[in-house]
Amino acid sequence: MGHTSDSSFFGHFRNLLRARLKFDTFLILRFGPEGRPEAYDYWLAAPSLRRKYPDQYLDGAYRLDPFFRHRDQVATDGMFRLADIAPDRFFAGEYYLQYYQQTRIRDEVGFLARTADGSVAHLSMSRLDGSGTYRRRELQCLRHFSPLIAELLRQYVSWRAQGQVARPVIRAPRPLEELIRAHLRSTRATSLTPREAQVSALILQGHSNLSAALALGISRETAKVHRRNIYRKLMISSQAELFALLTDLF
Amino acid sequence: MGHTSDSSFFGHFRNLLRARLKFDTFLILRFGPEGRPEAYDYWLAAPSLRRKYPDQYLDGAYRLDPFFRHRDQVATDGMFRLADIAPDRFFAGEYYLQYYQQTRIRDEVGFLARTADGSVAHLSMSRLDGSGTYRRRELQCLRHFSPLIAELLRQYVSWRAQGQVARPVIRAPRPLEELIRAHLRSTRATSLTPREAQVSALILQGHSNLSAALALGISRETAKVHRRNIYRKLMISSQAELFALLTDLF
DNA sequence: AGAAAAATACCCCCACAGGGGTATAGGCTG
DNA sequence: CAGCCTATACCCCTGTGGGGGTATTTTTCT
Repeated sequence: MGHTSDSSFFGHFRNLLRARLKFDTFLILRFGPEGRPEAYDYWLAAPSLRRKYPDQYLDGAYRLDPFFRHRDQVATDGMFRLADIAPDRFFAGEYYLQYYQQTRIRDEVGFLARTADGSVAHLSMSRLDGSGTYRRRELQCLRHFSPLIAELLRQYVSWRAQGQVARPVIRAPRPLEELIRAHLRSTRATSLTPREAQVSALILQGHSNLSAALALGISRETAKVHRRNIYRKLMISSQAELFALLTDLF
Repeated sequence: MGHTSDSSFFGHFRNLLRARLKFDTFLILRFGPEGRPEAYDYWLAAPSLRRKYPDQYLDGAYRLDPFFRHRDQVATDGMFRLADIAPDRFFAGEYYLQYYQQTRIRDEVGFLARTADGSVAHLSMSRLDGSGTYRRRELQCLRHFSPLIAELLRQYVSWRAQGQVARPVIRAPRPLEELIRAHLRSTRATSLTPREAQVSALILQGHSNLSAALALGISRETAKVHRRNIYRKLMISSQAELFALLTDLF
């Protein structure tokens, strides 16, 4: 039962961890320099998840994924719980509602490990509604083995990446704010300023005004002004509507 | 282009109105005493809408539809704009996000007309994102012909209902609050009190605490207490999560 | 250089959600 | 009868969003 793209290593790795904690999804992917992640392996307990994973995720939803966002932090490597790396208003935001609530994912733990070629390996394990959140006990155990797991993940993804054909064109990944600007320019008659696009990106990721302000090094009031100007230009009045205008991207 | 279930009358009716105002969806259905509405005819400009209409709507989403909710008001008959009959927090609620935002419906006008047999005929016309909201001019025109349109609608639906085979079993429609109670009893170990289920139903429909309180004839503070107790019992903290627990119903 | 646009920062207001507490009245049940 | 549940109502607090201003600085473009 369950959907899987099984390789020998993948199966053993999964079983290794399954002995330590229960999970309903298990996927390994690579955040390369091209933007769009590559999914190497995945295992999903519920067939219903296939609507979102991996296709919709790879087609754009990854852009707002807290783990993807976390890939270029200074200290990338290690184990992270979704709630710890998600922006403060993440769970009230549209992205969460669309990709977690609808998939019934209730809790998620992920590993990130930077590989030699500069890309980031990602292992994601999440639990659905019925399974409840991870127990303190399970997380402690996982954290204990965290360096080992990260290393295994790194090695595996590095090995898989070698097997890839060399990509002829290395396309620079367009930052999210540019995508937003471009998309709104083409679909609406409006043009956001660069700063407004940045703020939009942060809003969509689930940052509050204060959190977005901190991220940009500006005052909370200024972030509010940007947000208000964005809404006024686009003739909307909520983050949800902003998300709706940009569903093509996510 | 466009999906349609065309009958002769339906097509002419639609053309009649299309001469007066632009719309992207056009559907006629009947809110009978059985709960689940019957869709008689529908025309959808965008094929993408078929994911939600008419199937998902008829399978349960109708339960939170403001027009369906409005069917048993004292003054049913007439023309209504969504924004006028929707609860105050409707556009911030989960239902709106799932069924309007995702279908890209931006504005909706509907007619309701009670038929001789006690059921309510419903004509819905909505506009998608690209078409903008209805213009004042269009609405004025429509309102001018409103009695005529309502009468046409009533006659047509009455006629269509006669053609139905007599339903052998008349099943009483279970009120929404009972469905909620039953569903939560079976899926969670929790049992809401009858009053809490009523409040839940109102919350899901998009009522604020104050609006729900008014609907129940209690104090705003009391509604707040019920809401807090509901969230605590179910271990959630937002209307969106409540909606997620009950997606089977909608 | 000078005008326009963008970014910054602050002020005010209000509505609402969410969470904490206490208290009273009525009804049902062991 | 005593205890419990339910419903009712009020108090307190915070954070957040959304909308209205004004003003200053910086950048950009003509």
